[in-house]
Amino acid sequence: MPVKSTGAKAKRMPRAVREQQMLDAAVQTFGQRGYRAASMDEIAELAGVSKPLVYLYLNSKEELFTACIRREAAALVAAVREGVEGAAAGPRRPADQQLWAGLTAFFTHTAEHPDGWAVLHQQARTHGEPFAAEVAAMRDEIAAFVTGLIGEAARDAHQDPALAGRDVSGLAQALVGAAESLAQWANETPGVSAKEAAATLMNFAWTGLGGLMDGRRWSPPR
Amino acid sequence: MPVKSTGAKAKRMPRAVREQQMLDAAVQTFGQRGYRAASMDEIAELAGVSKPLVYLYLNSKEELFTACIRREAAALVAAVREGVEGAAAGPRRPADQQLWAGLTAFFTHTAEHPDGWAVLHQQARTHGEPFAAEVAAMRDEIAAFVTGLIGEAARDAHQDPALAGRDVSGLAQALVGAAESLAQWANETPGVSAKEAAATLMNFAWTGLGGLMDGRRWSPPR
Amino acid sequence: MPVKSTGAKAKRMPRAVREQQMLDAAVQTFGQRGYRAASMDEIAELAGVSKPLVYLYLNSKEELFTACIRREAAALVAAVREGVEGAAAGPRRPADQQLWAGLTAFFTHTAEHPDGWAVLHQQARTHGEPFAAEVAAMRDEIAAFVTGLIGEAARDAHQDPALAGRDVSGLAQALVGAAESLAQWANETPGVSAKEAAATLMNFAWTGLGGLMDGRRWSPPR
Amino acid sequence: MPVKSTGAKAKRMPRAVREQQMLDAAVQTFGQRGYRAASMDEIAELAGVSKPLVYLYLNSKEELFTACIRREAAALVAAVREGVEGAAAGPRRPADQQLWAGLTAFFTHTAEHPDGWAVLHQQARTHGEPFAAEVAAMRDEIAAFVTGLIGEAARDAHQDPALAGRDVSGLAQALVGAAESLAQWANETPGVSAKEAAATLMNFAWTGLGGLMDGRRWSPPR
DNA sequence: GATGAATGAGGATTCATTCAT
DNA sequence: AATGAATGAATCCTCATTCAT
Repeated sequence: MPVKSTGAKAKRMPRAVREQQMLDAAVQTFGQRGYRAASMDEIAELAGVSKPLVYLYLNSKEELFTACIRREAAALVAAVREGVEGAAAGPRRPADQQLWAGLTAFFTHTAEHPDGWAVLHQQARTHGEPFAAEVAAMRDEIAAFVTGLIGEAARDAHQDPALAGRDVSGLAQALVGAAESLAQWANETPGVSAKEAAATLMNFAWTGLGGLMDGRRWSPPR
Repeated sequence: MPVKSTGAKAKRMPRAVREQQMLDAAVQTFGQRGYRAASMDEIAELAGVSKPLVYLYLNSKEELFTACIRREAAALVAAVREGVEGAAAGPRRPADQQLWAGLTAFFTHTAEHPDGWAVLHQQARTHGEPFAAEVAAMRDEIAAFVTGLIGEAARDAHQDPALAGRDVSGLAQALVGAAESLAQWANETPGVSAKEAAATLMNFAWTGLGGLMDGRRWSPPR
Repeated sequence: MPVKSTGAKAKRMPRAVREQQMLDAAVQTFGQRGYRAASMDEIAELAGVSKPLVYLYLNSKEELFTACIRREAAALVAAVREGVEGAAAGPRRPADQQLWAGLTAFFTHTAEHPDGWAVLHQQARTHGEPFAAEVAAMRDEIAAFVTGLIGEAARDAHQDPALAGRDVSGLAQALVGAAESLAQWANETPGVSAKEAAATLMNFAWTGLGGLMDGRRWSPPR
Repeated sequence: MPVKSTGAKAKRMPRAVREQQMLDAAVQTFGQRGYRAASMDEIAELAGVSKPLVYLYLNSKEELFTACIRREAAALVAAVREGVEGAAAGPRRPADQQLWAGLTAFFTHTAEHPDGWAVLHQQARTHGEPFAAEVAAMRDEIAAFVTGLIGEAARDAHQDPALAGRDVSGLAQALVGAAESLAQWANETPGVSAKEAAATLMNFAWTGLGGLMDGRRWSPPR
C-alpha cells in the first residue's frame, strides 16, 4: 500500500505546507537542542529541504524561532480553551470542574507536544526580551483565565470573595507557575501521566483555595 | 607599594582564590548569557586571567559549567539549611515556622544571587543529561528536606502523613514552580515585595498541605 | 480599460521593451551598489519581472553586465558625437569650439546618467579583463576623436604640428582621463554644474595646448 | 643559502609583524579582486595564517579594509612629501621643480605599488561613505600641498594667484585623472616609459597652469 | 510569455581549545 | 604560575542559477 502523500521526498509543494513542515522541524530541534545549539542546517535537513529555502520563507533564525513560539503558544491556548469550553454545550459547569478540564487539557497538550512545551517554557524565556515577551503574553492570557475561574468559584460558594484582586492575581500566578513546573516534571519523569499531574495539582490547589476561602490563613510569626 | 587586595591586577595568587574568581565570572556569564552564548573569552576576561589559565584549572567548558552548578547548588542548599536550623539553637520550632524560614531563606538567596539561580534553574536543566542530573540531585535533597518537614508537621498534628514519595516530589515541583513564578511576578509588579510573595505562597501552600493532611481531597467527576 | 503606459504592472509586453526595462534596472543597481553587491533579485524586482525572465533574456549576471556596459558606452559616444557634429549643419566650426561642444555634451550626459557613468567608469574597470576591455574600446574611440581635433587645431593655427604623433596621443589620453575624473568629481560634489566642469577643463586644456603649440615647453632639470 | 627570515612557514611571530603581513596580503587581494570579491579566506591564505587570526587582529573585513586604506594613503603621502622635500637639504628649489619632483614621486610610488593605488583610487571610492571619506582626506592633503606649490609658483612669478579654492580642487582632480590615464597608457603602449609619461603630463600641466596664471582664458562662444 | 519552488556553493564571523614560552 | 600566538570546525546567511508548470 504505497502512500503518495507526506512521503519523505515529496518535491514542489505549496508554500504553506512547506512552511508547516519547517516549523515542525524547528520546534522539534529547538525543543531538544535549545535555541543556540540548534543549527539551521539540522532544521533544514529534518524538514527535508535545503537551507536557503528555510531562509527564503522564514528570513532568519530569530524569526523562525518567533514563528515557532507563536504557533505553539496559540496551539496551547486553543487546547486549554477547548478543554474548558468545548465539551460543555449544556449548562455551565461548576468552576472546579472547569478548572479541572482546563488543567487536564493543559497537561495533555504539553505531554503530547513536549518539544513545543520545551520551546515555550525553557527556550523562549531564556533568550532575550523579544522572545520572552511573546510567551509572557500567553501566560498572562492563561492567568487571566484562571483568575476568572477563581472568582467564579468564590461566587459559586456564595461567599464574598474574601480575596482582594491582587491576592487573586498572585494565586493565579502561583497556579500557572506550579502547572508549568509540573508539566515539565511530568514530561521528564517516566510513568507520570498527564491526568495524574492534573489531579495532583488540582488536589493541592483546590483544597488550598477552599481553605483560603473559608478564611483559614497562615501568618508569619511576630 | 604592592597591594594585597582582590583588586583587578593582583598577580600570582594562590590557586584556590583564582579558581573562585573564575567561578564567579563563569556563573555571572552563564547566568546572563546562557550556556552556549557564554564564551570562554568573556569569562576569562571577566575573571581577569588569560584563557589558558582557565583551561589549566578547569579543563573545559563543560567542566567549568559543572563546577558552577555544584558550587551554586551547594550554596543554595546551605542557605536553606541555615535558614531553617541556623537560628534555632534552642528547642525545635514548629514545622510550619521551619518551612516558613526555609522558604524565606530560599527566596532571599535566589534574589541575592540571580545569576546563580539562573544557572541552576534555567541553564542546567536545558543543556543535556549530565548537567540536569547535577541539579536533580540538589532538588531531591531539598525535596527530602521538605518531605521531612511535612512528616514532622503531620506528627505535630498527631496524624499519619498520608503522602507517598512521588506525591511529595510532585508537590515539591509545584512549590518551586509557584515560588519562581511568584518571584518573577513580584519583581515585575510594582508594589509587591518579595516578602509579600513569600507570604502569599506560604499561605497557599501551608493551607493546601494542611488540607491534604486532613484527608481532604478533590476528586475528578465520575 | 487597459493602459498602455510603462506603468509598473503592464503585462505581456514585447521582448525589446522588457529588455530595456531590465537594462534600466540593472544599470541603476550596478551603478549604485557595484557589480558584486548588486543582486539579481534586486534587479529583477526593480524591473518588475521575475528572476527567471531575466535569465531567459540575458542569460547570466556577466552577460547582463556586459549588455549594460555596451548600451551605456554607445549612448555616451553618441551623445558626444551629436554634441560635436549635430548642431553644425553649416560650415565646419573651428576646432576649439568643436572640442568645447564635445566636452559639454560629455559632462552633460554623465551628469544626467550618473548610474550609467558609474557603471562605465567605476564598475566596468574594476571587475576583470572582459569588462574593462569593453570600456577601453569606447575610451579609445573617444581618444581618437580628440586626437583628430587636436591635429585639426594645429592646422587651423597654420602651424606645423610641432607635436609628434605620439605626443598627440599622450595628450589625448591625458585629456580623456582628466575629463573622466572631473565628471566623477562633478557628480559627487554638490553645486558643480556640467558646464562649469567643462569650462574648467577647457580652460586648462586649451590654454595648455596653445602654449604647447607655441613651442613653450617645460623640461626636467639636468 | 637557506634564509631563515620571511620564509613561508615562519610560525610564532610577534603581532606587529603578522599584522603587516596581513595588510600586505589584504592590499594585494583587495587591489586585484575588489573589495567585495576579495574573500577573507584568500587573504588569510595569502598571508600564511588562519582566518581566525586575521579576525583576532583586525576584527572585520571593514576594519581590515580601512586599515589598508590608511596604510596605503599614508605611504603615498609620505612618498610625495619625501620626493618634494627629502632631497633638497639646501636652498628652496623653484616651485616648478618641486612640482616635478612631487609628480615623479607620485608616479613612481603608484607604479611600484599598483595594488595599493588600486585600493585607494578604485576600491575605496566605490564602497560607501566611510571608506571614501578616508581617501578624501588624503586627496585633500595632496591638493592642499599642490595648491601651496601653485601659489608659490605664482609668487615666484610675481603674480597674484587668481585661482579660487574650488578651481584648485577641480584642477587637482583633472591632474590626478590625467596622471592615472597616462600611467595606464604608458604601461600598455610599448616604448613609453613612466618617466616619459610624467614629463608629458608636467609639460602639459605646467604650461596650462602657467597660462592660467598669466590670465589667459578660454571662453565659450557667445 | 512568465513564474513559484528550490538549491549548490561559498562568504563573513565566532568559538573551544592548544602550543611554545 | 601564567600567557601571547595560533587554529579546525562550525554557524548564520546570501547569491547566482535552474526546474516544472
